[in-house]
Amino acid sequence: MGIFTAGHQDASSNARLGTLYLDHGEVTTPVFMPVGTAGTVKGILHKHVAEIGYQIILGNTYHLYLRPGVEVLKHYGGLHPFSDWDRNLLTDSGGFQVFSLSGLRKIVEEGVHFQSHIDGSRHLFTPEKVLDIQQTIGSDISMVLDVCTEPKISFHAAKEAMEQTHRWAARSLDHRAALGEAFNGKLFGIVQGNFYEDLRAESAAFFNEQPFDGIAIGGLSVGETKEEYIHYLHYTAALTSMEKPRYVMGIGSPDYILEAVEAGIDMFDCVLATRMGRNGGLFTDDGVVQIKKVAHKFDTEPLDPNCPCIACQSYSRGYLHHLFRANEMLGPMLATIHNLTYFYTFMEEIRAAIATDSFAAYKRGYLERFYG
RNA sequence: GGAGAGGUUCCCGAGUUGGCCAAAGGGGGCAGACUGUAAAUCUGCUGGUUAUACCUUCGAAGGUUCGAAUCCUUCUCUCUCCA
Repeated sequence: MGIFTAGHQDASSNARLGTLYLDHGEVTTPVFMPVGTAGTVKGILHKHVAEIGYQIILGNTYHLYLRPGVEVLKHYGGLHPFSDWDRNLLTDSGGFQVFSLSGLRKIVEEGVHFQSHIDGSRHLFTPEKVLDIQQTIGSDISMVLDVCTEPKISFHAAKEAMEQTHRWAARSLDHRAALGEAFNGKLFGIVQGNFYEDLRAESAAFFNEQPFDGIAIGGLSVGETKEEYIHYLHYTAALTSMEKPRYVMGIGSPDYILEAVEAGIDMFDCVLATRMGRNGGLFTDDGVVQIKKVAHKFDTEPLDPNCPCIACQSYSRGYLHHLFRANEMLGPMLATIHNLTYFYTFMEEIRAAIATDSFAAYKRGYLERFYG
């Protein structure tokens, strides 16, 4: 069986349903994947992430390599048993750290020299080594090492980053071939090209031709405007093979997710839900509620009575407000549970809308409710 | 009763060779940000106004001085120690 079967195609947009077949179970798409960078979706038990319904989460090669390190991961038989997560795991390659830790790295043909953000020690990440680490982690979906760039760089610099990404992608495929049966899980390529249509087109064409199991669109949500995001998302998605699962990396807020789904994207991940939760931003259909605001001090109502999560079912807004004011760790924990529940429900609604060919109407209505 | 230390802007707390002090730094409060996680984080504001200036403010009153949170006098309150 292949990795992916496309399901119902929405009549009102490019949105589509689908199923991913991975080593730790099937995943219904479009899917939002919570991020668990360092081997933990921050502030919540993996058991509870599964209880909410999530079938797949992320881990990060760079962070897990530095801590706890491959020896530990090997010792425990990979991240699945180590972190008590028995569903699917997708690991980013460290490509995003090429962007986010740009001050601590140097790109050479062979790979990326990183200086650890923890202790300053130096490490070389090559396309091959990054795959090996992901194998040790036990990834169900490994990502190739790519060069993620910021907006407003020159065409020349963007082209160079893209070409580097392509050369590394080719080496990644070679490495997988060399490993043969020893390679477990799937491998995705990542389209780059910064904010230049020519480059995006060239990169999409390149990855369409390569035997990757899925194609990711990278280099978005790196500080560009929403208009740029929407433009390059749709532009790139339209040029990317529909045969394979398509994944936009680093997305997003509800409006960004709706755009991605509309463009026919099957997968996306984002720290926003968990990070905003930890910072007191709680998602509801009426928009983000800043629970720290004094307005909630005497609010006995639940955050969202329709939400099935424990934060909404057992506590008042006033209690959540108190937890955040008092800096109690239960606050961020409940907020994380809530936001992940919210995003899960949100994705269920999206899939239901696609199933009934009403995605466009759903999107319109949602944006009106959420952003008023 | 005696000896000593000290009262600073919402709180704690710098500042006492007088001007660069509306007064450091925390905290708290307010506002904003957060999008393949260097994030339970970060940024800005936080005496008043007819606002690139002026007014009020550093326990109280008075004094010295061109000028005082800073120096002098008296008063008052708090804390510690000795009786």
